[in-house]
Amino acid sequence: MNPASSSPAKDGTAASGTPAAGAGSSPTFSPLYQQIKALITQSLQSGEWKPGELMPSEVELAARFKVSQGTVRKAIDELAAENLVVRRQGKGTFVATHHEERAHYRFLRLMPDEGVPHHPDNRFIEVKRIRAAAEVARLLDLKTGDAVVYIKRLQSFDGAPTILEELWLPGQLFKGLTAERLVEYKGPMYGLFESEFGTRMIRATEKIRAVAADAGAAEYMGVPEGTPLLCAERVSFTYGDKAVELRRGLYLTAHHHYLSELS
Amino acid sequence: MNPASSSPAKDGTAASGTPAAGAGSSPTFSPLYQQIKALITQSLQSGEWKPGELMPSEVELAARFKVSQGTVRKAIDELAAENLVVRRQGKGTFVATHHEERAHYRFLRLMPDEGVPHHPDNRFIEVKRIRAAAEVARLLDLKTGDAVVYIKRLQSFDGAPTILEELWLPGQLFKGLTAERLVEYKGPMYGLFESEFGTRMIRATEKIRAVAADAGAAEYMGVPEGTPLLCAERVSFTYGDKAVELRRGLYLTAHHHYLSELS
DNA sequence: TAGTGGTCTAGACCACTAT
DNA sequence: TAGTGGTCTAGACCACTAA
Repeated sequence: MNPASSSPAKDGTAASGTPAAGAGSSPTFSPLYQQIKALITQSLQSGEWKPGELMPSEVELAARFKVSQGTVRKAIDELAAENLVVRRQGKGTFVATHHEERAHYRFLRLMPDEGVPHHPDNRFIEVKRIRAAAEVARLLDLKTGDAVVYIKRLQSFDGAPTILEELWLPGQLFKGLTAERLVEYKGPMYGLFESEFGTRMIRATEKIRAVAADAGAAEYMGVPEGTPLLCAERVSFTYGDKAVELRRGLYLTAHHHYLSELS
Repeated sequence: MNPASSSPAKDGTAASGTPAAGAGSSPTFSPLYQQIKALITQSLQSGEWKPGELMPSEVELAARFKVSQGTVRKAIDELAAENLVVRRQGKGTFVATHHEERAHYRFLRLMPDEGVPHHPDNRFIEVKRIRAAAEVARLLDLKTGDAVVYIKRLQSFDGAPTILEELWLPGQLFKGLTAERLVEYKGPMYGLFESEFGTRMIRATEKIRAVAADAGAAEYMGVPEGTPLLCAERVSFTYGDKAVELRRGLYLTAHHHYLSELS
């Protein structure tokens, strides 16, 4: 069956195994709800519905794609499980956004040993455009020498320097990003990236190590050289598993810890 | 509606809000499929179906609980998402077990920087029964002074000491656990715990810090005192979110890293 | 009151596995 | 061929939200 371009079978015949030719997608063979999920994801990616906005109702989407509401529901179920959309009973389904208290801590795993997390003081040490070194290019799926935005910042909690991190972003996607924009902007960086540059982070992987503070880090953090620090190297992805951020954070874990849930 | 003890409404009336009185459970108000999920979980916990075994089919369970197959399916969907059961098309649904290649690395986040993970050499340094200190008792939900099994072991990869860890287990649950049993047993410890002591770990949380190797750790790991090590403090839970293991691991991250997926 | 997501049912067919 | 989980449909009613 071909959602959005022909009628479904009338006898309840399942559609798995038939290609999706709608919306210009290349033929794929997968369950109908997966095809619908892909079509919805395309609309999210293309900005048909913007972060924070209300999406069409399940009934509307079912009519649009010419499938049953149950099929749309299963597609949206998976998108909700992946945090791409948020369902609200009685209201509708909304495109997920980083502009929510709830979302602020999704990518921040460093927690205070006691008390609740709170926003840190933020000091930008350096913001500049450079050419990608081989390693950076490899992780961001760029070519060596491509333009990247480099950011270095120090975050403090209750006046105590705790997070020293460096970021590399594809220059192509973040053309107008300057130190001023970063300083002006209140709220999480991912909110800025989403609103001002149309790039939403939806997933990330981190490799974590214990390292000794070098002279530079030690000075910024206010600790002796050689102090053990937690080093987290993050690669963040947007729609389509496209890498769009490299981040290397050094965490002082004297009064904080990195929380990992294993399940 | 009361699954397993009365007939469902015949007109498709939803059952949410009515108590589950079956199987002696205290009255709860939740969707039918959540009640069914709770009943199935009870059967898993009580050992009606053992790890690795085939569970009754969805049709059978639907008949047993007097609900539709779709309702049982939704309950099992969630159990599968939580890794309590494993679905295999054409075969049936199986109780999850630690005796699977697939499950070995679910709780092992330390990965080699290059290559694929492989089983480490295992050296048990100490196995003894002690009384729980206040901190251990608190985390394991015991009383200070309660009996606990204490295990200290060193794991090496390719001859290089990499993981030095200590475990504390409730003495009540692990009565026959001795150094001999641990050394004899081939395979992951969680397999031993599951098969020999009837305790399955289903979830865990880890707090991670960077610490400096003390004299003892340095000697075991073959590194200078003060070397930065990753410290992971794990609390593992079995059915009903009951804490049943405390583990404190020191990881040498020279050629390994801790992998964390953020989503 | 109307519209939304959430639950539940019943029945059909598909894909896979084992006999 | 029979049995299992996987997909899809259609329709009903519930719980929640907002006008």
